[in-house]
Amino acid sequence: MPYGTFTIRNFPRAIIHIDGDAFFASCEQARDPALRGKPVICGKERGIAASMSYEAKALGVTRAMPLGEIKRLIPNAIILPSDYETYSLLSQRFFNIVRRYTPDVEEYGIDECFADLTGLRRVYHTSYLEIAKRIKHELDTELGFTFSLGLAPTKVLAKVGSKWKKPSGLTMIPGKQAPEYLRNLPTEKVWGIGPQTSEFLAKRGITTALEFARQSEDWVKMHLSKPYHELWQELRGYPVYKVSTAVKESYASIQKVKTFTPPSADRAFIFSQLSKNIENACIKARRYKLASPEIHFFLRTQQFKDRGMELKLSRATAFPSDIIHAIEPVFDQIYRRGVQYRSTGITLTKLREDSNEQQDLFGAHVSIEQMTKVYEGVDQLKSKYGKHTVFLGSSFEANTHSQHDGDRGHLSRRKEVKLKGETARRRLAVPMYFGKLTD
DNA sequence: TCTGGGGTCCTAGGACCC
DNA sequence: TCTGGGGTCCTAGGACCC
Repeated sequence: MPYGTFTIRNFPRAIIHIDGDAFFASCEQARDPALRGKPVICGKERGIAASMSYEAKALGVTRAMPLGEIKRLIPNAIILPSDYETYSLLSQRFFNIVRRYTPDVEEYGIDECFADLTGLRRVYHTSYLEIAKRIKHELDTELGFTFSLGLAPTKVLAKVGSKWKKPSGLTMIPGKQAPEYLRNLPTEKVWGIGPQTSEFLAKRGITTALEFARQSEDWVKMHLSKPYHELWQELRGYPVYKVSTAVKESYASIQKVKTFTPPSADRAFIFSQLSKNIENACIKARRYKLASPEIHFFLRTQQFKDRGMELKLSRATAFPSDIIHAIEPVFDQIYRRGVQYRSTGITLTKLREDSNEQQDLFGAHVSIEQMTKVYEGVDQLKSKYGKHTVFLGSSFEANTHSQHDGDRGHLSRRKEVKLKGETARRRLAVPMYFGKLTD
């Protein structure tokens, strides 16, 4: 036994983790054959490399490298804004190919997934490794770019495997051979161990995943919290984390943050940015039939200093006007004249099902129904003509000053219809709230 | 890691109750 | 009135993920 007295209680599982190689850049190359074999970089909207093709990596481009530097380094580099709609589509094709083999697929981010192959050896009359090879082959050939796979008894080890050889790797890590793969793996490379925990471990002389896996269970339980005990078990080949097929159908919180370039000190502009974020957050909340009784908004300065406020609303809402009305009177407690801001953000928290049952006294009931009708209409228009069709007057600047934010195609077709929310808004009881400053 | 955007889970500590 | 034990719920903040 590699770890001493440890024994496997469950029958061994076969988990694969699959990772798209340079996913964004690969999607661009798959879509446009003219880009194949060339240094392609995505992230134009951010000013840094978010994803780069292996051709670009070979020429020295690293993650988060500023685009100016890249242009100097590689004059013929192809720099593109990230196009999430296209990537999401290819992402779904990716997951569906894996689902040909098992329904037990967990979508984990846009470019990776887990799948539980346990038991399929008999079904397909072949080894797990062979099944993994077939999946990889279908992905590579049908999507037109490569994937890296890890096959192991646990999710954490499968993650180690998929990272082991990139691009286009397939690494099987049987439980017994895990120590070989963990021996030289720094703790912070393990899924779930971040810089804080890694530093904590290093102070105690633990720098590799194998050293961590070889600590006693008592030691782990005494010094670390539950997630790390689970991780420790997974590294030793004992499965704790299940492959979860549950599709996201609800949210505990929804956040919208948007950076604008260049930064601005203009109060009206900043407020409109915040307003636009609020609208987008509410659109998402309404799509999931959720309402928020409490919000947090913040302004981020050029120095990355956040100042914000939490507001409890008198009732849960998914109407931007409610939230904007709550923020308006306190906005100047957060906004400072002359300060350069780079982004604004809103978080809707404590989201719950929008039941429409809890209502204020004094006739707010009627208003809510009216607002619900107004926004049903708004949502229909948006789905018919696009997200940017209808927006509040308070978001007007943010919509017209649309910056080079990588929106491709939407802007030219946009029909600018401003929502005349005033009459409906007046009849709506202004929500009461009380707030708390945050830093 | 000179910094985008969007999430989740866990824990400690306080409030409140019996 | 005071003290103590014990349970539940909520919240803030930390840490981590893609």
